[in-house]
Amino acid sequence: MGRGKIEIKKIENATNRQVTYSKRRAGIMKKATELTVLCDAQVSLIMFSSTSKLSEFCSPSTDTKSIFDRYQKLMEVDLWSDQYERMKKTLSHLKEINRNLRREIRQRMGEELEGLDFNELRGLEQNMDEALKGVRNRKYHVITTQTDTYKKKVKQSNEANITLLREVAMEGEHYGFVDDDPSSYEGPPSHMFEFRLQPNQPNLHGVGYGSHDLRLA
Amino acid sequence: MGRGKIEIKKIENATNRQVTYSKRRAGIMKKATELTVLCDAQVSLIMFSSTSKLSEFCSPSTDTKSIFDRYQKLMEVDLWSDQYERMKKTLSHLKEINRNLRREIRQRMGEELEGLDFNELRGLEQNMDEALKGVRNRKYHVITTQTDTYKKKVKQSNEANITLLREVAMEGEHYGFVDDDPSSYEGPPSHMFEFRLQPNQPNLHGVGYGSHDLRLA
DNA sequence: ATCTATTAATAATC
DNA sequence: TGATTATTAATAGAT
Repeated sequence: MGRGKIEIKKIENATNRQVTYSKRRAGIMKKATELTVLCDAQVSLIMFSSTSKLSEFCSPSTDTKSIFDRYQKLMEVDLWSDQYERMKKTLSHLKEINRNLRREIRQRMGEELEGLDFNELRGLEQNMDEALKGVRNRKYHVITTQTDTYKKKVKQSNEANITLLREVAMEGEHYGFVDDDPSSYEGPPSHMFEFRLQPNQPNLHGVGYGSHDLRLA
Repeated sequence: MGRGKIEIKKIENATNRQVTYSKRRAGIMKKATELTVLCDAQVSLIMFSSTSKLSEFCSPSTDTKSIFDRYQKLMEVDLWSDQYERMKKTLSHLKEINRNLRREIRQRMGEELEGLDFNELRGLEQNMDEALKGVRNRKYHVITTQTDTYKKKVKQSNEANITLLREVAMEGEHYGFVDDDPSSYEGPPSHMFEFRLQPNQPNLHGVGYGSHDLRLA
């Protein structure tokens, strides 16, 4: 709105900039006054020129400090409600993840399979099959290791016993009593190899299986 | 700038007011942005609608709080320099009064009469003449009063002496000594009536004489 | 500062 | 609200 249109970018000529600043400052102050009067609003307008000169406008019914205080109080409330909103969002997101994880677990326990199509079911089956093999291998490994360890321990124990019995026999030559049946120590009772293999409620929440197509997050 | 010109006064229709508020708020914000960009200024604009809804604009290079802090610091400085200016003004005013009072005193002591015209001199003469009469009357009054008081005191003193001498005389009848010349108490030495009447430097600053035409304040 | 040719804002209207 | 447009208001450039 002038003899020519101007681009809205910094006026490089300092004099020109100062002149425009003065004119437009007056303009914006007039606008602020009109807004105040026409719309019964309260306005605070603080301006620093590029040379750091201060100008201000404030609606006559109040003062700059009051407006700013009011502003700050509201902003504080906004900050809190923002934080609250963000927290609510995070919460519902976590609940969603939780739901998905529980569903996956139930599915891996053979329940709630209604929502899965053929491909998903086949994928799950394959995944569980692989997993089962892994579990069996691990079980075998553990049994083997544990058996070896046990055998070693039994051997050590027997040797210790034999040594002990010899010592006792030698002592017995002085005190007149002997126990010469070391074979009564034969090994552990067979129930020590009974592992519990029934399915139970695993505590696996948050542990990923890399399962196909369940998109948990 | 619209289909018709409008008066700048509160829009009574609430809906209309709200609509105008929205439009003009957008307008003033645009103006603020342009001022910021064109003139490299820093602007803070806070608006509360008549329904207490908050809107704000702030130049992107800063924030509302910074602008307000800067504003407050400057205002504080302004307050101080205002106070300083007021104090300086008061000070020079008091100095001026002081100068005038000193001149009046000197004039009443017969010095620095060069600046006075015939009428002023006649006025001063009359005033001083009246004042002198007043002073003389007062002096006379004080002398009289003081003399009366003194006479009373002397009288009382003599009476007290007489009483005392009688008592002493009575005691003397027992102890064998007497002083029977009370007339040696005659009164005060004459220099007690000598008042200093020479002019000296009176401490009269700030005391008005109601003198004509010197306009001291 | 003041003046105007222009552009920009917006009041009324839908 | 959102878009349109006839008007008024703001102002860029010149003096």
